[in-house]
Amino acid sequence: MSTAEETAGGEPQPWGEVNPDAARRLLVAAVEAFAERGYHATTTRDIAGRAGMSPAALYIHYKTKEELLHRISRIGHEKALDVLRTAADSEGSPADRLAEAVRSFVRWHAGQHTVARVVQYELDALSPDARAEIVTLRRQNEAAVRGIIEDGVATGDFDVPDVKGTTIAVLSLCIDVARWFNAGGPRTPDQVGALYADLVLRMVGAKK
Amino acid sequence: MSTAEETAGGEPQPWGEVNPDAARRLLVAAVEAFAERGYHATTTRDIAGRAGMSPAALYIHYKTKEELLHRISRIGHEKALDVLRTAADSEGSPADRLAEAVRSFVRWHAGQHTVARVVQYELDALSPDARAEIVTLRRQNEAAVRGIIEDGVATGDFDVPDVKGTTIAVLSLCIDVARWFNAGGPRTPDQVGALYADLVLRMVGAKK
DNA sequence: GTCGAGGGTGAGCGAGCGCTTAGAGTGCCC
DNA sequence: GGGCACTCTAAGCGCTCGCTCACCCTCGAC
Repeated sequence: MSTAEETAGGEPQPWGEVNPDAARRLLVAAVEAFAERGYHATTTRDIAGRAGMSPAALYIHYKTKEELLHRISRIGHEKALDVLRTAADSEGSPADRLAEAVRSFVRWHAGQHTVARVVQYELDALSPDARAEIVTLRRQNEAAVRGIIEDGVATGDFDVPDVKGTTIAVLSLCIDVARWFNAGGPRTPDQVGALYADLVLRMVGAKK
Repeated sequence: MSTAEETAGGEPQPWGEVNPDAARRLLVAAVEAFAERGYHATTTRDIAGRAGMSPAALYIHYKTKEELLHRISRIGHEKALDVLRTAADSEGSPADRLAEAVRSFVRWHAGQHTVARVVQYELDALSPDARAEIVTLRRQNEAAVRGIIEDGVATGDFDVPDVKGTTIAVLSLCIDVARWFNAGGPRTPDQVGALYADLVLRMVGAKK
């Protein structure tokens, strides 16, 4: 996601890489609808309606309803992976890097929970080919987290009996934020990120 | 869930409380189908077919497709809650009780991951009334876990700065097992339960 | 002013959906 | 043996779905 994306900083202006304007409006509408009702319960008429267009207009920009989901899934996964990698590749101790990775990954899943919900829970509405592509991106998430944990174990900063299992648990914990997080609730994405970073450091037995 | 349920011990014989036989077969078929494809992508013809019956037979035992989901949801939630409460109300230190609660709750979500998936991810296919009923059961899950953590904090066995947030995280971690657990994978439900019990004790800073 | 290209619409197609209905088979009570 | 309740089926109704098609705007090039 290093491509041009927003003119002025911040997350509230995503999908900048989708052109033309009508295609982006349709995609944003689809994200909302899929997150609210699920892929299968969403109609193409609903998506077009939210974008202020007729049902037929959707098919000028996308071949099928599934192509919309595929596009959302790929872009969403790439963004999440980018967030994770930036933290994983930063300077600092394994504990710093793990805390930052969890903090930013959770912040993304909370702040962009509509996108995240679609990305995480509608995976098997995709065709086998498209799913395979997404699964590859997902494995890179896992590799990034496992890398940090292995580093910490190697330096003696972490105490982790089961690296693979703990990696799965950490990622699972972060991802599930998208399911329960409520934008109107008492916690901000930042606060959840901070709490989770602390919890994960405990999970890996990080030395103070 | 203290009603008669299995004649000989064990989990592989659930749904014993559903009668008559044809109604149970339909319900089991619905669980499989919903878990595989999701509620909205499952057709009543598919459910009836899996149960070896004609499409119309479904409507002799259930008023609507949604009633099937509602029944599955309620029974599933009640079972999970039962599992959790048994551990929460047992004898022993807060650490013992928390470990046992997580172990058995995770074991259930892994072993019964088809049911758990339906129960956890198809909630908002239900009508508002039915959803409200299920949400009540869910809050009792949270209360049970929070109770143990509060006990541990009170006795000084746990070190938890944010009890409510940590409760959410622990439950979220356990529930998400249903999403990623794969029966053909390398880990058994017991092994995942043991790993997660250890991780959760670390999260609450349990004294050794 | 004409024209072509591309973004848009209204109407509607074939298909599959949830669900209903009329009626057939089966077992039980008297 | 007749009547009844229960279970199940074949056929199909009405509807909405994803998607298509014939046509219409708008706008820049010349």
